[in-house]
Amino acid sequence: MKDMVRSVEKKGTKEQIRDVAIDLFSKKGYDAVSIREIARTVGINEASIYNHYKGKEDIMDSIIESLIAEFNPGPEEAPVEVLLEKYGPEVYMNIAGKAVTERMKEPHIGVICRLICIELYHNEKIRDFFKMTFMEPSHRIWELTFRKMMDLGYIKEYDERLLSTEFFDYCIFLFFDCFVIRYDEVPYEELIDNMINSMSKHIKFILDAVRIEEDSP
Amino acid sequence: MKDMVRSVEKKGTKEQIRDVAIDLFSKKGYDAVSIREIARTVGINEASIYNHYKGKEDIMDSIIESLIAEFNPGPEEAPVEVLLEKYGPEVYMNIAGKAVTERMKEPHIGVICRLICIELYHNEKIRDFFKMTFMEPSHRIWELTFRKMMDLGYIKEYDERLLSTEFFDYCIFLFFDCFVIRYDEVPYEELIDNMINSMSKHIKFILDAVRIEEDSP
DNA sequence: GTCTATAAGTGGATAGAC
DNA sequence: GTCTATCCACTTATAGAC
Repeated sequence: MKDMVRSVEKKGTKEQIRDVAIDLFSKKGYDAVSIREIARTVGINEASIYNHYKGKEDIMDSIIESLIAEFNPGPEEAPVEVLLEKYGPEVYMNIAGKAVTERMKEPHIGVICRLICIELYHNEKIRDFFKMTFMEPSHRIWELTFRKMMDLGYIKEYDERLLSTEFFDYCIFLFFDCFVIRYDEVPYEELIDNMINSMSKHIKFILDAVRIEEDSP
Repeated sequence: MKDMVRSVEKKGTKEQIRDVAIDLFSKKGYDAVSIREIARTVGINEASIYNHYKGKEDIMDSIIESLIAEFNPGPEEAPVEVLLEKYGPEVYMNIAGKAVTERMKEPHIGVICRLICIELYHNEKIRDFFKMTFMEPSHRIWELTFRKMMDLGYIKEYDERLLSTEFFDYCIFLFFDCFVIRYDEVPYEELIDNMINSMSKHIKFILDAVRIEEDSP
């Protein structure tokens, strides 16, 4: 009970260390941040870090764990067909896209996305997370969604894997474009708004490409 | 003349240092490589590095300079319309795509591409190079090309900037996918072959989307 | 140009007092 | 749990002999 109270009224030291580490890692990269800098930013002695974590790598591992928990899709089964029939393909895809991008507007999620992007190349655990927990399931969901669109007669017959690739992989480009290429160009919120905008155009392009022309037969 | 002979029969120490640095940086990232490691790999004393470069950052700057020279498009004006009329849009785009990807098969170019990808986020000069010398001109070229395709009646009327974005930005995804996400998954040559394959499918998808149906009017 | 030697600093990590 | 003090490996970089 004492623990519960403390965790509400004041973040525990362990969580503070983790959050500061996320922030610093996302700004300068894992290699460029020292245990000393983390401790100084939290406001504790560097030796105290070792009461909570085995070392620097252990902090990163803990971040990755919290990251998996954060991005794990809830047990909610999305009623794809119901929403598809209610809104039609274009509105549906925009809603689905915004469900993800709007979350990125939370600064807390933003720094995590940045961290994923910049550590992707030299942290195998993050790479595995990105591939297995993010890209793979997303592709599966979009394959099912495009399959459904075909079954409902909204779009022409195609290989659903091709459509999923064409649609979603471009979204991954937007993700990199935002968090790697343009990250420091403009204020963060503007960056995400640009991303949402680009995604809308992309959705329109894809659907125009595969829509069944209703005036031809 | 003595210099010329030496540069042919044996690479100078300065060039050796730069090449070893490219290799190590591309494997472990700039931060994780020390002057000592570079010197050891070249086979000279670490102090000798300072006879050729002011320091570690100077080596990186020299790499970026050679990189700009390497990727700078030659003065050759590509006769877009001639080739377009000769081969048609699909073959033309595949040839243009392969002109780039085949170069990446040279290991020398491969490590440079890897280096660009992994230092993009925390080296401003590389980021500027990527944006100004690579992405920007490529978009311009593809805008002109798609404009030409419309003028020649190959594809429907669209905004050429939209087409360039849809086509080329997806290629940038393939670039990141190759050099960041999957880099260590399979042998390098296989990686590039996958990339060429994916690009072919993408070209076909884009052209199917915008092609003028010749049987309708 | 290359080496030895060394400076001057930063890194992660631990022992032990409070 | 937090602190002081300390260890030691490793970093960039320079001075000066050959």
